[in-house]
Amino acid sequence: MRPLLPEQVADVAEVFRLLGEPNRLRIVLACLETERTVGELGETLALSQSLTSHHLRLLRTARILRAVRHGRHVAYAVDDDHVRDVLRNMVAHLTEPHGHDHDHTHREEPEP
Amino acid sequence: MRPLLPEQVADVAEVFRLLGEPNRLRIVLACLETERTVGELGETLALSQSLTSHHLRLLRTARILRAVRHGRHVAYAVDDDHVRDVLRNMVAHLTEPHGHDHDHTHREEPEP
DNA sequence: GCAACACATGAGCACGTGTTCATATGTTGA
DNA sequence: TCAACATATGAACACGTGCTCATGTGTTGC
Repeated sequence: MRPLLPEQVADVAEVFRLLGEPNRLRIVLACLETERTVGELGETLALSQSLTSHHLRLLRTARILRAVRHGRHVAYAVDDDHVRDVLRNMVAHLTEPHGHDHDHTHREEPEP
Repeated sequence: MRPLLPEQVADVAEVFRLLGEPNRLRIVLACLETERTVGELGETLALSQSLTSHHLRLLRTARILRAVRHGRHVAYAVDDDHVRDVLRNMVAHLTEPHGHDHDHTHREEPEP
């Protein structure tokens, strides 16, 4: 594997840093599949309006989330395909049965 | 995709937090394919012996790296398959010739 | 034994960051 | 226009964290 350039490492670290805060991670996870309103996020995750907005600002600035206005509301959704893939990958690992299973060559839907 | 348990979210956030520090990320990346001794890491990454060891301690405690003694040296390598996969995934994305254009200026239709 | 080496650990400090409170900006309906 | 709503932003503070310096622990060779 080719070594990464210093700037690439810094970018990756920045994304990880933002995802490394539990509330921020919960926000991003909530915005992974569908877009969510600020108020929606605050209520669902039990965060103050101000705190929610502050975190969203960081995630938006880092191009992890995108913001779209719908009337008075502003909806956020994951906008970075890398981040989406990384998170899906991580979630897939977590929801898989335990044990050191190196086989990740198949994509299947879980049982109903 | 079913929602994660709070403890799972906390665990993921903790891993991201540790990978979110540039020097720590560089250490993990250096230990991704093959194991590296402490001195090796410090010299390669231009980190003091103490700082290298401090970071390694955090990564070892979080089960991201494993430590093996070889005589006087202690070698570290990535021990967590999830982390390895996430990092390989991230690196793969970065090294791909993606022409991802972040056009953030599209408008939205008003509500009825 | 005891040096020399390789690494680990504790204390302390400067800096960053998550949170709250207050206030500002923007949007809709009457 | 005004009021109510939804979100954004700034200031301030408490806490966490990355780093250095000093010292401790463990291993090999003489």
